[in-house]
Amino acid sequence: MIKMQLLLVHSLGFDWKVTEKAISNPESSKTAKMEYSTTDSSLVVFISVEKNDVPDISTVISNACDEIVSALKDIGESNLIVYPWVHLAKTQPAKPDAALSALKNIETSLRSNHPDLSIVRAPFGYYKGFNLNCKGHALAERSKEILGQSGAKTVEASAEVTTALDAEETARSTFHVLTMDGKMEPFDKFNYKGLKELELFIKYETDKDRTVSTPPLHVDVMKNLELVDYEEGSDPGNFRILPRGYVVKRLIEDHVNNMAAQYGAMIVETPLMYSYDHQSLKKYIERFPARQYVVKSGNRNHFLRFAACFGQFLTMSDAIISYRQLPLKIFEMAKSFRREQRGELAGLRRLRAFTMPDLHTATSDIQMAQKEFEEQFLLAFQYMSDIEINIETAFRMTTAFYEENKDWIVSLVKILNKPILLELFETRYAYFILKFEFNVVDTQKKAAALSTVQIDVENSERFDIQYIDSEGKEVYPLLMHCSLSGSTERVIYGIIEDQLKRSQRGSKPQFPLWLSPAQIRILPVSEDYLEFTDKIAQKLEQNRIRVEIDDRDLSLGKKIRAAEKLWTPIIIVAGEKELKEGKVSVRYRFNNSQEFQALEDVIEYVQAQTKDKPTYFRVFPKLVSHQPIFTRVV
RNA sequence: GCCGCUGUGGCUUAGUUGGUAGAGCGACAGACUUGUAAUCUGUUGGCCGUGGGUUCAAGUCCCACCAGCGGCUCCA
Repeated sequence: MIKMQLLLVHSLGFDWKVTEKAISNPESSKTAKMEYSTTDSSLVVFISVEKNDVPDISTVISNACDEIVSALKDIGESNLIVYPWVHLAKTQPAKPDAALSALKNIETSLRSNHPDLSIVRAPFGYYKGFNLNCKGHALAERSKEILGQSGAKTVEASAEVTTALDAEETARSTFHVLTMDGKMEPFDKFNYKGLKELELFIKYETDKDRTVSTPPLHVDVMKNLELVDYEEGSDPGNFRILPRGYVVKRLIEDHVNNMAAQYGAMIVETPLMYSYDHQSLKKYIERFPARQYVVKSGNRNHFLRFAACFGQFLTMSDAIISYRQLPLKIFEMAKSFRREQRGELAGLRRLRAFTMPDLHTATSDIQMAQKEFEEQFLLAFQYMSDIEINIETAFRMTTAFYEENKDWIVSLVKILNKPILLELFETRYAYFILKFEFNVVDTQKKAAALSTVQIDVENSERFDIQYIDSEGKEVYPLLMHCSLSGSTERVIYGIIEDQLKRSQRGSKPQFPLWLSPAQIRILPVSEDYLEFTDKIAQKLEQNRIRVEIDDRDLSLGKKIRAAEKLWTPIIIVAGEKELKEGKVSVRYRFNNSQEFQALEDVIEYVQAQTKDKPTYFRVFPKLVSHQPIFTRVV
């Protein structure tokens, strides 16, 4: 359990001078002090950051700061010199950028919490000569090892982390385009004519340069439509969902729930937090770099789940499963948490708290797994069509798997009716041998994965999940991970971005009718027709249509404008003419048309468009004058 | 996490070399009673992201922090 090493020396005067670069990419010489000299007495702290510190770096840093501050206090010193000294490392040192970042963090953390200290940091990545003059009193020299939280991670475990990461780093992938007729071509030789989106997707996947000129457009939209907003009172990447957004989110999730239930999945709910000390979890979580929120319960540490795998695998592990019950499917709408790096967060594309529909399937063998893979693939494809998103597909698998199952893969591509990105890797670096993703390409030409299905060959053993086969023997099943729709938040992002792309081509952006917060907004021509519009609303509501009435004392033009700004799919205008003739004036967004028709025709249209889709309540006031303004405009 | 950019009423924003914070939209009040993307008049509303500092004086200069965006890295 060896961690960050500190050597603290109380010195009368200290100086250093850089001699030459020690690594290829040292700290910039513009900002660093290449030379330094003082005659004042100072506490010199030599530090080495070890690879084992990295998964738990924030705790290590804070503990190191506490050590340093307490040492300063003991000797009554306020001058501090932070000096990187890799030779102290007892295990493998951290990578240079991680180590530099840790040192900078120690420096800034001390600076902000202890403004009375005078702090100097020696530059990182250079050979330096230095002069030290130890004061020689009882507390003048000491060394410390800094531990992370609760000692949860052992050296052996960290070694495992290292192995997994290294495997990933060295794994070689090749990228190809696979067409409907089974032709495979290197991605950079393929002719993308008529396949702009696929080209953009593959470019995003394979290109290093991802420079963007425009900001993410969906952020403005999500606010203007009053769906979702940032929450400054929380951690970054934790959003607030507003009532109109709740309707959308709820419907997106209900639809996945229904799909999973009809597919024959058992629906469960499992805990949000798990102990670091549980054997199976320990093995699983240590495969990955620390990106967890940590929750203290008494003196035990828990992490917030980053997927539903834990709860569902533990549930399967405790169950008595017969081969007769396979394939065994368990589904959960799983609120999940990933403490992504600060700079990786981007609107609704990448969050720290999100909702992931997570389906796990235990299968007896690869044939059964492939059969379920295909079914889940079809369901996910259906879902993408239901949210009216254009998707680009990636299949990723080992070369061996592709060789054996080429025809089957091509048959799936035929269903999509367009070419896909095929990634092949010689050696399996992750837990899966096969996966596909449906990706959306946004207005910034960035791609994000929505649906995915993966065949997992590692975790049944790790979680000790077994079924009894026909001969009474205990067998590890093949597990499958599936997210039918992708995270709810990302679905909202995908819909908005995809619609914005369409609007850039000249059509009006809109939500699928079944997902629109208000499907119809009724505009009385003047106050005199409020009673009339209320009757219309009642009739629509009897048919489970979400409707609101703009009863504000505004000009009709202004009310139209307000309704259009909210992407309202259907606007009904009602006044003298309508009252007399018993019909309504209807403005359809999808084709920009105006009709004068019977209310029944409108109802029929909505019902036809939303057939087989879930419905939900309007969870905001019917009268626009009763709706507080959160973030919408006009 | 690192680097860079940004941060002025609910929203969009003006603010010169440091010298008393302006506007439009919205909201509120009144007038008007409106026929398919912004009716008129008036009123309200600002710890200029937060905390330090420099200065006689800070929205403006300096430092730190917070938040958002972009890049790197990452994406179980």
